[in-house]
Amino acid sequence: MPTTPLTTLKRIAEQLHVSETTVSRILSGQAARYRISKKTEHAVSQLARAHNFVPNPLARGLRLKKTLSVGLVIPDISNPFFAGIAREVALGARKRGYSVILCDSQDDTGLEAQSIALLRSRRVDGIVLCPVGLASDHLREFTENGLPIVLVDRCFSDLPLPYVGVDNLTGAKDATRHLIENGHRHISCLQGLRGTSPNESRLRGYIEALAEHHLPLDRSLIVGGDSYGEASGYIETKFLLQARKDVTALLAFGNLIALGALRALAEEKLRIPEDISIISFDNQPYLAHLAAPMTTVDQPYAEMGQLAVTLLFDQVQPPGRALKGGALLPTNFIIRRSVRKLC
Amino acid sequence: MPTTPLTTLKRIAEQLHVSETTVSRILSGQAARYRISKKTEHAVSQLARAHNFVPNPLARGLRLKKTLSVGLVIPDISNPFFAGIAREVALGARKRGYSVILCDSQDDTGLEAQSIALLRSRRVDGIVLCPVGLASDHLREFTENGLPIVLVDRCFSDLPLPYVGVDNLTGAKDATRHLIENGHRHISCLQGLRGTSPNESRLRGYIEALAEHHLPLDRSLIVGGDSYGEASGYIETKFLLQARKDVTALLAFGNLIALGALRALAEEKLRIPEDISIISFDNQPYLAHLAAPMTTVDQPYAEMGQLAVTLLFDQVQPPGRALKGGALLPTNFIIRRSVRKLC
DNA sequence: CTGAAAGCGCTAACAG
DNA sequence: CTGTTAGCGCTTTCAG
Repeated sequence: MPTTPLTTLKRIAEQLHVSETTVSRILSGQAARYRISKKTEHAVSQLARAHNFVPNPLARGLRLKKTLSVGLVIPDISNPFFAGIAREVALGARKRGYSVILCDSQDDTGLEAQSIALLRSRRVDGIVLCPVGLASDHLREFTENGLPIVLVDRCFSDLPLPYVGVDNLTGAKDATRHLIENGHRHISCLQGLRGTSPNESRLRGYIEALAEHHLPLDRSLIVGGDSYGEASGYIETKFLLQARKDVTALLAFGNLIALGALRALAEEKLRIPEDISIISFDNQPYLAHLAAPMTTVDQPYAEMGQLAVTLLFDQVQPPGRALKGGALLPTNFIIRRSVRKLC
Repeated sequence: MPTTPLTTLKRIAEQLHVSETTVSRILSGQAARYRISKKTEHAVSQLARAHNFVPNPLARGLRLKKTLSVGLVIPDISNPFFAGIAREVALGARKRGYSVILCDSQDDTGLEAQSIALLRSRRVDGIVLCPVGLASDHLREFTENGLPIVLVDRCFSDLPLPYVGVDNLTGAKDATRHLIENGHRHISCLQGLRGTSPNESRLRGYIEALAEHHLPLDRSLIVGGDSYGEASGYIETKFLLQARKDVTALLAFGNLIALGALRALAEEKLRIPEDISIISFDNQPYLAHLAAPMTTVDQPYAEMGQLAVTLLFDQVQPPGRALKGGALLPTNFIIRRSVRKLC
């Protein structure tokens, strides 16, 4: 691919002594519709190819009010869960001839709103949003006709936007049940970001599992809630271990939180599962190779990402009728060896 | 942030009975230079704010030939190493008011070339490229004046482009030396993608360390070379174990390769470090918590990403003189417990 | 079968 | 202190 210095329609038209219009028509596949002579058509497409012509997307976007680009807003691209989703969005978009503009919101609603405003001003044709999940006012606009959007991972009960997520409630219930059935009675939740839908659903799953088994709900075992990050898992575990010597099991609400918990447990010289059991939400490859291969609630993030692009493009370029709604995928409970049988 | 339906300069100008030019001047901070009356200025900026006006980047880009956007090309965003770099690039770009267009090249030179052509056609102001590293012909254009670019992780000896990477040779040498000093004589390299600069430098480091200790170089211990992926680490380890029962240590040329090796070793019921030792290039948080906390060569990927954006914007918006060149950051050898002392 | 003209929204040169 | 004009590159009437 030699470096051709980006030609324009006009230049091609001039060289061939035809009008820009004609060139435009040919190059956008409208030759037949306008019954352009084979001769002109051939000459034009040949020259275009020779010059490696690509229509200027800025000019095109300005005129068409379509940019062939979509936005992708992610709370933290370095979290492998989101990176996995991002990958699928990137591939799916390219497959359809779209570019993706990436925004990292750093789990900050302000930055998220700013990102969306930016994407809107850039005239993207749609947005895949993994929202921070704490506020949704800035998303109101999307409910109406407006800009196509798909929410991933976190959603809002009062906002009927297409959404792709997993069945967090069942996932957490499976995990908690497993712990209870193995004899655990003092199970602590290492929460993610309090107020976000996955966190609340997981919490509900946990609570329901306890209720099912007629176990008391001890609020002081529900800790954390500031973030899904590694630091949060670490700190909360440290405090928890100090305050509650009776805890026998942890349920981490995210892979980074589990990692933080691991670090804290190592510092305290606690062995898994002999001294304490742990289950993590969101499987990652390495979890199978830990000192104690970790039992986890697997989230199918590749499918989540793929489904998200599909739903988005169903709105962007409706094939027939756009299927709104979205989907709640099942989680997959993977039992490894991080839980000790107590009874 | 209420949904204002995206105004234009013209509309503001009409409402205030002034020219578009005046509005443009005021809104681009040139009021003083053109000595625009406080009254007009105030009225305009007020109305603009009320309408939440943002200049249309497409129109702006078309006119100015600047888009306030940069491209980011990554071989695999789901590899935590690259995700870490991507994060810093995204943050650094936003900080400077730039958007980033993300392309995943899937470790395919063809897709990489395509991505670059796309970015060029989209008139990005610069590119951060983590090249596949096998071919560089499509990068020739960047050597001249052209589009600002920074290479990250992999580079080309015959292409003098600004580059940010680590000292792979020393890193691999440290690791190999460590193995040798612990009595290992049959050390296998699980290569990454053969022909890419990090792979070749690491290989050289390995070879030099052997030479230093007057150990013979056994080519059949150098396996893999198809990819930096998990699958490659798995397959190659499987084959290796079959062919060479005398191997006592592995040097994995990437975090995903190490993960694959781990999977293979687990299947073969080999314990680390009792049965086999392993060191991985590219530290990741979880490596500290494996059954055998893994000794690794740490790459400062956050700094790499930050440095890359810095170098890029030094070219995009030169502060004084753009410092070309780039940087080779040192690696950090972290000794954990995946290597057994044999002597 | 082809083209001229207008306009998407913005800015810069040239004029006052 | 302000405005007119032209044009970035493209598509789309409207008019042959």
